[in-house]
Amino acid sequence: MKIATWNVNSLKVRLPHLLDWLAAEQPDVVCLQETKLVDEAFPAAALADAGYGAVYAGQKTYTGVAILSRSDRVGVAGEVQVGIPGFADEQKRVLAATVAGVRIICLYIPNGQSVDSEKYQYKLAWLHALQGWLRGELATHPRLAVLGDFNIAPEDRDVHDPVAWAGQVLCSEPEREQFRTLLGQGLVDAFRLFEQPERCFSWWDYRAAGFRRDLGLRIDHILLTGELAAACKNCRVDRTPRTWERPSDHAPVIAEIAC
DNA sequence: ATGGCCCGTAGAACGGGA
Repeated sequence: MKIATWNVNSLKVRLPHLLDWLAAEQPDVVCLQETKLVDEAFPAAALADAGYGAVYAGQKTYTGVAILSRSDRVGVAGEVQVGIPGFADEQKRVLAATVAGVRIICLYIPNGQSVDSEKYQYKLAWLHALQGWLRGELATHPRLAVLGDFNIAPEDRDVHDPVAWAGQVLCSEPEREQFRTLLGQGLVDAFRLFEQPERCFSWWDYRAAGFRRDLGLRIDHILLTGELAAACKNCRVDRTPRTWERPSDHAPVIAEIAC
């Protein structure tokens, strides 16, 4: 099973890129973030034509998540859950579904803006709620994958300039501690299961020619339970769509699991 | 050259992203 995550930064604008990329990579499951579309506007027909079923939870202008699955290989997503139970939130940042016996959790973790902002406090409260819910999900789903835009660079090696970013949002210690807590719950960072080149990032700022100069962060992740990690064959960032005209500022991350 | 963009909602700038 080939699973992937991609923050598309507007599915309306990026649909041609997504369709081209699906045709090239043929993933079985894709988690999308920042669709920025209400459900009525979701391009379900175009994706169905491409061979993908979809479940989605959208919000006007901001956020929005979706899980695509290749109908002919892994079938339809079931047991769909929107949001974190018990955590009231108008923003659409969480979508969970079961695909071919694997529990898929698609996350768009809040950005946090800056460490002295109210949005940062919301991010930390949100992460706390996530941990509590995941504890139960992990207890009932030994085959579980968490994919998404985490808006956290877990370690200095995930940052192009760790000194400049030290203590800043996306890199601050409380955020990194939350990431380590996820690992402590038994989840594994699929990317770090394998030897990787230095300076591997998944996001580059549109400003300052960030991509051309490779000034990036690795903030998009795939976390796997032990059972799935043991079957994971590879994990990589696909920089290709970031080179296309009018790209998302994020690149997809892909993992292959022998199941 | 230490700043540089992009998207949605607008129907001009502005909030938000990271």
